[in-house]
Amino acid sequence: MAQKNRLQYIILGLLNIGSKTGYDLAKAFDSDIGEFWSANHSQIYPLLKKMEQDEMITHHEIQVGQKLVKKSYDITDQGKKNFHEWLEEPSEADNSHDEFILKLYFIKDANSELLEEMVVSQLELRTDKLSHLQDQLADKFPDQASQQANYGHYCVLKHAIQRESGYVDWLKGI
Amino acid sequence: MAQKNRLQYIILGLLNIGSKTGYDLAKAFDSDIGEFWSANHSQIYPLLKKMEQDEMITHHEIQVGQKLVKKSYDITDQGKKNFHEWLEEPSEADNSHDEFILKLYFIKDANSELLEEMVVSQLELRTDKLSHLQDQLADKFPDQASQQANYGHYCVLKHAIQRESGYVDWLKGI
DNA sequence: GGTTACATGTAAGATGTTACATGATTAG
DNA sequence: CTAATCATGTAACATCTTACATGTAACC
Repeated sequence: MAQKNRLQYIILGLLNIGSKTGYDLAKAFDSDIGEFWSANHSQIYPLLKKMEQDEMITHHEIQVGQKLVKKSYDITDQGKKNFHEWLEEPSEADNSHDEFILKLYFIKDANSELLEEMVVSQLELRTDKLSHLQDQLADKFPDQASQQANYGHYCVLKHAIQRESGYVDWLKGI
Repeated sequence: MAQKNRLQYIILGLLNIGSKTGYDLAKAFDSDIGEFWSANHSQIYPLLKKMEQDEMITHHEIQVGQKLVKKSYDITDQGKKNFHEWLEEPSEADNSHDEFILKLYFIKDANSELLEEMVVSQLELRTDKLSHLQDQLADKFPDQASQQANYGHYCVLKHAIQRESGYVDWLKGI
């Protein structure tokens, strides 16, 4: 199987909001999206070219000032279809590059049925994960002595539990 | 500049704890380290070869059963030096693949001076980040209407704040 | 005897980063 | 006029994933 190419879906999601230049897209990773995903312009421009070939997006040109012509990209019907298919796929509980949060970012409607489904399945995943982590903590660091003997590892496990626990609480509040 | 090659340092850190086979190292990413970093055996075996060429590690062979000979890798003095240099470098506040946590995992001593320094500098980074996120929330979602209009984005920002806030609390407890 | 875990590798391709390159426009 | 930002690309390299490939050892 090929790799996920999640960047492609982020671009589709951003263009689904509105027409954007490669520069605009790159900037999005410095602010909002940057919270949970990263990409450089050198990755974005070639991908835009490829996505246009694949007919997920098109572009129109905009004259700026005297000489500069910028390309503003637009999502096609095919692109919209691909994007929605991705949104509806289940997301793994990965810690780095959280795909669930990525999808969530693109859900506009608070009452969406898809949102409800996504949250329920993510909540199950994260609750399981939390309980496994708690088991691990009890198993590996049952007493003060073991915690002190390998303090960094202990802290990291505590962090993972705190993170998952916060994640679960946050999910419950959605 | 070349890329970070953090995996190399994780391997050094694990071998610094004790001699391990490629298989053992790969397994570490299914449990402990897997909480915040990932790697497959197909990435590990070639890297071990390269690290041995670079004299950061060596290996000795262990006879298992009748036929199987496994390679157990050991860190060299040079490897230990490289590892400690990495530990002492400042860590960025990246969300995916958290390098700070990665380093922390390898700190054994709760009273280590390095730990103290690392935590202080990370706390500063994360506190700044949290306040930027809170500014963003106030700026982008000042009222209920704006929150409902773009619910996913709102949730994601709330998540980032909750995450950073939990991170800061956790750091303070170290 | 069969299944699961141990054990080690390579190959092809996808993805991501850093550096190289260039030039226009805007705000002060 | 000058600095920051806008704007678009390529090249080289590093990293990571998936699939291919093979065989042993331990447990039931």
